[in-house]
Amino acid sequence: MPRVELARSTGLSFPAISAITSKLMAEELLCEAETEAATLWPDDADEEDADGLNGRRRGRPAVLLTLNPEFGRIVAVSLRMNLIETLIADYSGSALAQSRLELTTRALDAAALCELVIAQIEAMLDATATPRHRLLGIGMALQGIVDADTGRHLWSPALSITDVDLAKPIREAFGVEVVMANDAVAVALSLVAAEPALAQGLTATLMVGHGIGMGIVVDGEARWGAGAGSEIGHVKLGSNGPQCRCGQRGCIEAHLADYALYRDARTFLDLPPAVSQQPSEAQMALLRARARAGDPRLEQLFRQAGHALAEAVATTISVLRPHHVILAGPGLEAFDMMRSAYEERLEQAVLPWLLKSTAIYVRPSESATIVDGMVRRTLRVVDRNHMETTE
Amino acid sequence: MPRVELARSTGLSFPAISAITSKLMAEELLCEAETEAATLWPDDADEEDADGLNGRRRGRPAVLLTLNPEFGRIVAVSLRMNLIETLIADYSGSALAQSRLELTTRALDAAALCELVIAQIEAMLDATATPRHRLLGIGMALQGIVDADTGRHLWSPALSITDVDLAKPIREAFGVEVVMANDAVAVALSLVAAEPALAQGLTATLMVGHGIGMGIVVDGEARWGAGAGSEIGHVKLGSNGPQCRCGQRGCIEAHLADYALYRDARTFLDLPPAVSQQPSEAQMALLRARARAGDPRLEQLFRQAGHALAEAVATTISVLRPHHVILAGPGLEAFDMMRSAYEERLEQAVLPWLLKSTAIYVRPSESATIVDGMVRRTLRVVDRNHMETTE
DNA sequence: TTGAATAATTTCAGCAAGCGAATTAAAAAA
DNA sequence: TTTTTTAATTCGCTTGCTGAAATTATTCAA
Repeated sequence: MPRVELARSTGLSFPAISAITSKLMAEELLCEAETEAATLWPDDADEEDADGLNGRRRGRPAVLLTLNPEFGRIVAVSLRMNLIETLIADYSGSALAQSRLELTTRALDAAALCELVIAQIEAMLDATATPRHRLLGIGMALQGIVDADTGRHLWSPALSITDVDLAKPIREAFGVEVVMANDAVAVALSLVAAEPALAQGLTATLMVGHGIGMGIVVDGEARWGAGAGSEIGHVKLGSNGPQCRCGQRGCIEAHLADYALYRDARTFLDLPPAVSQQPSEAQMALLRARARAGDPRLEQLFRQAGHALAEAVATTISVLRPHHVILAGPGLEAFDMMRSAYEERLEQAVLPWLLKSTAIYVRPSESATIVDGMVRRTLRVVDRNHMETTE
Repeated sequence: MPRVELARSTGLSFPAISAITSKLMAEELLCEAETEAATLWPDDADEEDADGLNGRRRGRPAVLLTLNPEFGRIVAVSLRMNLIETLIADYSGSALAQSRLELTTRALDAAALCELVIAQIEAMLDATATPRHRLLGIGMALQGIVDADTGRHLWSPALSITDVDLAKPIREAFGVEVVMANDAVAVALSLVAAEPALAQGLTATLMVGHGIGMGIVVDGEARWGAGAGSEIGHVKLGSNGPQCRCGQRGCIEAHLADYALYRDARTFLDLPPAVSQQPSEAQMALLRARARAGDPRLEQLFRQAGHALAEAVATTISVLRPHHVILAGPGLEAFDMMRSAYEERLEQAVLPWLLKSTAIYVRPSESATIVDGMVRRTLRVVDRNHMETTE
């Protein structure tokens, strides 16, 4: 954050940093932070604070620079099964307001969906008194397949429509860039940003929840073939496994996603029906509670899920050879019940040399992680566009 | 190759190209090509040649530039099951000489192996009267797992040694850069270089032969997590499938690699035994001939192989979402017998939206493709190093 | 044969980004 | 108050470009 640190991390010289930062400050994109924390020194964290001087040292103190939160705002929308979550953040990425709208998403056609999303975005702008020209970009995280080259939405379990350009009507309504991404990609970006070590090399984030998604981040950036998303959830574990909502059979998702677990549990257990086959968070919590109470059939169900998770991780490691694998998403709440089956299967399913050279992290993440990651992604795209236009 | 074309493809201005090329020509790295073909015009291929002028047009003709073949030489070594193949190429990548050494590779320890490889390289240098200072780099393609970060060889079916740094002794013997890569990566680079369309986006090359390997090329460059290689051959197709030589069970390789097919065929057919379980090319040809002659058990075997191939492609597409998939390697000689089973299974195993957006090519490739690709890879590394040192 | 016409390359002057050295600024320590 | 230490800026210079114009090598047509 201080200029010295920027020079070190970018490898540029002081004069260069000085010139760049002063130009950006003239654009009101950057600003100097308050003098309070400003007197803390950059490399203070790892030294003892016992000098009683509150982290101060000799010499001119560094001036902290921050993104000017007032430079503009970003709206991120997460479109999931029966849920539209919206968040507005300032230019530094801090959330200003958010909303959740529950409805049966599969009942919507493309026009109705876009109308709803536009209304949600407008509500966010109104709630934070954001003038239109302060809106810099909109990010949409979608549960399903997105073609990153064209931005088109190809297929989603949450929607009955396929192969439509959802971004276009929204772009036209607000006149700003609309960034589309798979929701697992958004989660991946959020988690990678939280731990600097994960931003080095290739990090694969497996999101387990309503579906199974994967986001791939290379050196902190989400860039890839046809999108940073991977459809590992629809890799098959056998040619005649359980029915998946994609229409095919034996998908990893059909063994591991919460809708699959709930559906299978209902075949032998008395549980309330799920709305459009999508159990609520409360229903999944109930399922876990019953399993922990000691139902052997449920324990078996979670063991099978553990096997499916291990197969997913094994395939990821074998095909992608990532440096880091993150297991994330609400499905990990039940990881304790999957663990032994997962570990046992993983050993059998990956070459030991590969397993040894991959670090696996478990990070059960909240729902807000999606919109947080989407804000980051959108900010990056907006910044890139801004750079290109001012040059 | 002509300067005009360079300017167009790099986006740099003419003066810039002029300055750079003249500097490189002063270094004797580039040279102007012969006047014969030089008078052909760059964008002539797609216009009719009916003007009877042998492709000439008005205006000053472009001067073709080529890498100066005499600038230096590259040796590429391919280390496979029972075979060490060596090739020496000039700076433009044309092969000058090559050799094949057949021996039981699994009987060698690290020292003996390096000694052999060094002897092979020296033989190549002698055969082409290459002075030591003209040797710019050595590339080694290895069948097995290579850690691209460290260059260490981790595991190979062709060798009994594991986790050794094979590059170091060779680097010390010749004092030049030694580039290690998975052999499938080398094949991928060679095939991608042959078709410009494949150099755009993400191309996954599945090599089917002694083993199953995969090379991943992004925008023409082989860069990745822990190497551009993927161990998709060791993804499991079921928890209790046939024994694989990696020690685990049910690997795709154990259904599809030639050693697996030959081994399984020998359980019901009278075939000569294979040396260290590795059938020769002639033995595999015999197997294919018998199958084509109409043995129903062999037909069934190849149908199973087709299923395994489909699973490999399905997994690749689902996890990687590549723009292009290439099926390559000697195993594809039998693709006609696998085709119907392959196509049928592929439809079931990949989401149709993904399958539709992926182009699949079949390119049965020769053995020399490995060393050719390895020469390219090594040249690229050598050039990068050269750039850094002269700047 | 000779002079357009055409296209590739080079020359030239100028600009912009970045660097090293020296300078100025702000704070703690002596 | 002076010295020390570190942050940030200013200054002059190099480098790598670019655009405009000049130069060169050809073909085409008179």
